Amino acid sequence: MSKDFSTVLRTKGLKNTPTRKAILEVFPEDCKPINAEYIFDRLKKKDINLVTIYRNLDSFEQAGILKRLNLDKGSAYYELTGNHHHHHIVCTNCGSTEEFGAHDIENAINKISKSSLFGAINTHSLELFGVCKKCATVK
Amino acid sequence: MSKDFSTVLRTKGLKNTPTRKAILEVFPEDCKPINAEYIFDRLKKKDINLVTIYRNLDSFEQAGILKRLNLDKGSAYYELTGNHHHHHIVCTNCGSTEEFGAHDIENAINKISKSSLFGAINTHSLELFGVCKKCATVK
DNA sequence: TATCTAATTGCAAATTATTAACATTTAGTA
DNA sequence: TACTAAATGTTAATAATTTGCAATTAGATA
Repeated sequence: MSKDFSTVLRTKGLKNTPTRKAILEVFPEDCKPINAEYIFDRLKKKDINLVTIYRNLDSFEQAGILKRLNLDKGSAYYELTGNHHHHHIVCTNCGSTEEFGAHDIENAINKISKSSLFGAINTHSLELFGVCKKCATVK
Repeated sequence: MSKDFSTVLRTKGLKNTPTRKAILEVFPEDCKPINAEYIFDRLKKKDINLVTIYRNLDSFEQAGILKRLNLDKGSAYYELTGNHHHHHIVCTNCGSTEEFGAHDIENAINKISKSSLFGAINTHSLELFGVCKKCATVK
């Protein structure tokens, strides 16, 4: 069920290196967002330079393979660009995330985009912050 | 028309220092978000330490005097916690911001909050990114 | 009003996340 | 197989923010 990253890379005009495939393979199927450090840890045995990871995260984002998120966690998180547009709820206690998507929010945002004085609205970011069930009960 | 920051500080249990008032006075009435560096520059003649500014921005946010924003600009931006809830549109070209508020977006977010599996949703952040009219025409 | 104490500030150094410069290596093409 | 642009490793730099600690001060209290 795992994605064919070689093809993805080729399609995007990016060279198909073992390092790149290794990085992309770290990304969870379920779109859970991860950061550079996490990838670095997971690939410790492969001895991949952290700088290379940063560089590739950037390339992948440019290419549209990854989406960069702003989860207020101090570092940038990325997720595989899935086929469904969604947002995240972040637990301010443990950092866990959950995704959600809602048509009425997207519609409302689109309406704003159209009526805005701005020349063009290209993207948006929306995150909810709260306390997840686990943290809420443990406390 | 300018706010009485001494009272605000006292109310929040924060000591009423000249430094603090100076910092708060830098914040524009129109809620335009600013960052630590901007405040530092504006207060150069008062010779206030940048660390002190960072510390106070943090205290002020804790106290609810300021709101911290995530505008994808490399540093944290803050605005006076106004009485009206709103969000920002950020120009990805020049960094200028414009605010907007929309009831249907808030309502949709509230609905999500209620139906979420999360224990509690406390806050949310929503930013739109695009190119402002000025940048759109100049280009 | 003088004194006291916790809160605040300044200063220097540390940390964290990220980027830059540059030499070396390698994937993909000719 | 050779070539070249792209990718990688290494080291060092940068930007934003935080920490530790000593000196100062606001505001409470005697």
